[in-house]
Amino acid sequence: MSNDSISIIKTKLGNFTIKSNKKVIIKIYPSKEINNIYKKNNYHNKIGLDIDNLLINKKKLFKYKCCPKGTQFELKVWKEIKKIDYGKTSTYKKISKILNTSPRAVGNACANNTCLFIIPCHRVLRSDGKIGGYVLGENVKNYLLNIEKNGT
DNA sequence: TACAACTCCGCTG
DNA sequence: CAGCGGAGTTGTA
Repeated sequence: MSNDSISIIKTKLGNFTIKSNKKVIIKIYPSKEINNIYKKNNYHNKIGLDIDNLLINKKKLFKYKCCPKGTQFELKVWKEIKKIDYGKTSTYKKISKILNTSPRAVGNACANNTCLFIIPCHRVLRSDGKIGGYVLGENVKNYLLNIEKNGT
C-alpha cells in the first residue's frame, strides 16, 4: 500500500499534476486537466504557490526532496542535472561526456523529466548556444534562466 | 523499428 | 563567415 497523494494544482504556468509520498515529490508535470482542479492537501497547494513565485522570485528555486520514477539511465542524467547550481547552466554535450553517452540520449532523458523545477532541466542548453527545448516551451525556459541570471 | 529538449560536418552564398 | 541540411549517435516505447 502506498502513501502517495495526488493533486492537480492551478498555477500561472498552467495546471500541474503533483504527486508526492509524504514530503517527497514523485512528480510535477503539466496536467491536461482543465476542469477537474482539485487540491488534496496543503503541501501540494504550497508547491503550487512556489511555482507561481518562480516567475517573480529573485532568490532560488524551491528545494524539495524528489524521487522521480524513471529508467536507470534517466536517473543518472537527472542526478547530474541536479548538480547545476542556481544561475548556472550546462549543455547536453557536457552531460553526455560525463556520463559517457550521447547528447541525444541526454535530451531524451530531459524530455522525460517528471520533476519539473526540482530537477532544473531548464538549465541545460544546446552547445551551439541555442536555448533548446522545454516541456513548457522555450519561452518559459528562457524566462526562468533570465530570472536566475539577473536575480542576484 | 521509429523517434527525440543534440551535434558534427560539408555545402552554398 | 553565417545559415542550412543531412548523417551519426544513444536510449526508449
